[in-house]
Amino acid sequence: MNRRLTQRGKERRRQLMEHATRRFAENGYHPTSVAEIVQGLGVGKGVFYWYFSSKEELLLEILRDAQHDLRRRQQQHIGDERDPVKRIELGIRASMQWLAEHRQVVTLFQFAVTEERFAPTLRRGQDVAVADVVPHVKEGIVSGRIRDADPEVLAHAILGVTNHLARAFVVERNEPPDEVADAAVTFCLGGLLGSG
Amino acid sequence: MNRRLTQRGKERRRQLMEHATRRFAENGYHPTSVAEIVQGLGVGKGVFYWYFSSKEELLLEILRDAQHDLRRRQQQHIGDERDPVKRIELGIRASMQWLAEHRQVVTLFQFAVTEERFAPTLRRGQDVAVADVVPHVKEGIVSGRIRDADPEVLAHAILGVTNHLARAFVVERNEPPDEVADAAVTFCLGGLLGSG
Amino acid sequence: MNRRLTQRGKERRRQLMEHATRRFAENGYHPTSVAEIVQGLGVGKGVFYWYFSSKEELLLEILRDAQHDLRRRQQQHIGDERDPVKRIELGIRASMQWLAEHRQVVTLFQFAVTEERFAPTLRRGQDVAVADVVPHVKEGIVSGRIRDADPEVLAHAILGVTNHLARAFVVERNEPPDEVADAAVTFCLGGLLGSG
Amino acid sequence: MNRRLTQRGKERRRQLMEHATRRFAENGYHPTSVAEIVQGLGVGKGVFYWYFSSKEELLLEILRDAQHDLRRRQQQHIGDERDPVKRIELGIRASMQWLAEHRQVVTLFQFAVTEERFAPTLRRGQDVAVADVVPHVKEGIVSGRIRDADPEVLAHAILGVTNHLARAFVVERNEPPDEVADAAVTFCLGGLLGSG
DNA sequence: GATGAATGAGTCTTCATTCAT
DNA sequence: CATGAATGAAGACTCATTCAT
Repeated sequence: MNRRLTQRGKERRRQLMEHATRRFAENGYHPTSVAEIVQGLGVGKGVFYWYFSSKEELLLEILRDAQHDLRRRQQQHIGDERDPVKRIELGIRASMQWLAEHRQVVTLFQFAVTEERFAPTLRRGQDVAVADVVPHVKEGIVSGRIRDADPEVLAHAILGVTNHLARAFVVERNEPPDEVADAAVTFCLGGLLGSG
Repeated sequence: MNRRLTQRGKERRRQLMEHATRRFAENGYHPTSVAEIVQGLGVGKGVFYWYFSSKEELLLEILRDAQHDLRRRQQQHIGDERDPVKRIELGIRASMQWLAEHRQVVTLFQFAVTEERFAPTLRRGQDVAVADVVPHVKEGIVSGRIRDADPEVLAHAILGVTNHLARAFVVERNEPPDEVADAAVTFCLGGLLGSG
Repeated sequence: MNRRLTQRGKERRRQLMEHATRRFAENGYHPTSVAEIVQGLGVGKGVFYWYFSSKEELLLEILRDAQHDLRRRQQQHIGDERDPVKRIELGIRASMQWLAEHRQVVTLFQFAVTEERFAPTLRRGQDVAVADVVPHVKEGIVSGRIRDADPEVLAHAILGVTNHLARAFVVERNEPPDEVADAAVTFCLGGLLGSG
Repeated sequence: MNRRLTQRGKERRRQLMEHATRRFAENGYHPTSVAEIVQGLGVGKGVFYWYFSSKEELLLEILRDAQHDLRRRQQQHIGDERDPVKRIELGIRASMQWLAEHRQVVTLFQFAVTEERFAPTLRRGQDVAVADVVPHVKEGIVSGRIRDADPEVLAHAILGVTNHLARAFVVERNEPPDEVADAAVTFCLGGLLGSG
């Protein structure tokens, strides 16, 4: 499936991924048929198989794309900030923003862990995400700003809080991502007891 | 599907739920066929539909059962502890323990949010879980022990950390639930900066 | 299936046939399951197979019973009437009355012709019905009261009118069987042009 | 199921309906499986569902088609005949002819009344048939040619005779439709006693 | 590039029937 | 006599995928 695509071809491909993402998120991956996807764009089934070798491949592509895009957004936001704690904060805020803009993807990530065929791809992405955070945590520990604990565990905890609050408040209740990000940052930095 | 079951009948039903839980978790809900489930028990297909009206109903039953059981465990562990912060801690530890003993369920919960037909049931359960934690948080805030913030957000953050660490370390890496629970408790109470 | 039945046994058997007749008529033979039939009487499936060797056998039994009963009714009504034309009239009236009292059976007869397994039984019954009418017709022809035509055809025409009007007006529109019988008799005797 | 079909598509659809009609009539609607239908044409199961949304829909389509076709034939035969009694006669002859050419349909009609899901469609068709005859009857009554009686009842009686004789003699005993039509016409016009 | 048509393995589900208790 | 449980063949229907045009 490495076709050299014309400009129009790239556009078609993008449309397919976008529409599939929406349908998969709303209706579930399995319950959404290829027929339904192409029908939504008003094209024939041949089109689908011109751009993707299978339905499975399509989801994998969507997942990889999304992970890549999210990561790029985080890096952009963090820029060249020096303070490791501040870097973590910026990362959380960037993530929340991106997740708010790509709500459907949250559901897709959620689903993907669930099935053997997609889990590895997702796991890989999460490992990268953790690996991105760990250095900041380590630096924070070295400089005494962050409590001394397993950096990987802390990184996972940060992801857990961010993703869960994103889902519960941004996706499900439509609250403003900025405020939810505030809460996530405060909790991650200070916990329940912290002085903020 | 409200049959009055004999002792043997109840046992069969339990077996079916147990085996289905395992298969759904390992293989995914959709990719696991009813045929596969009954074959695993060496019984005919009719047996399945004697006990459950549909595959969908089976999963719903599993989810409801699990949520109920997890909640009971939490309440038992918390007992009549007076200190609200301690109650939160006991709740986290009970959850981690239960999740460790029911690893497959973690995946099922994960999947269920993903599909419209199961999401409501799951959401309901999560609302209950949050509602269970909120009072402790409120009490902690009143007594000055817990930072003043939206109790519901804090409750969600706690769930996020606990579930994520359970999945990442207990389910995926098989680490001892006690230690993971320690980490979850510490993070929830003190965040990254807390003095522990 | 030739059991010697106790009084209670005969009663059970009758209940089963009656209830099945109703369900078959309302819902169709195939769409009505044995489970549904026994459930309607609040008994277990074993009961059914105690009294009937199969679902098919049950319908055959119902059909034979009904045909037999209808015929007996006709004979009773006709009694020892001398006039052949009057005998035909009495037969029509008796049939209409009986069909009104056994509406569901009309549908069952209708269905039974449709399926190879039941058609012979039904055909046999209809042949008997025709054979019952033919002598009256012949006698009427001999005596000059009835137009000279193939008696068998005339007998069938009579049945056709009677059954159709029964279905269209008595069963479907709930009109009084007496009046419908009047119409049937008039049409059969005088046709469209007859002077009545 | 409103596909725009190519020429080949229309042909396939027609083949399916034709073959299904035959099988339904010979074997019964329920006992005939979709698998059997497609096998008879040597095509895959998917083909069936490409053209019809369900087995039920197929039968409905067949019924509607047949009713429509029969009616067209009647109207063609009647043409612009002035005499109402003659119009009735032409209608009976056209029906008999059509029924002889579509014997299987007779059985399907018979079955369809039997099941709630098909009955309304059939009833509708029969109402149309009656409504087609009624005006002729009324006209005949006005002109004094036809006995004064409820036109609707008379129309039903005509249908009853025609259909029953068609079934009993044309379908079951393979007699020449012309002769059976003669008998039907004679009976309808003159009854048993009429002078013909 | 694109489409309508076709494939057929595989899915969930039903149901007549049997049988241990 | 009666029941709850079990059987498993069979049925309607779906859907990812392919391909001639």
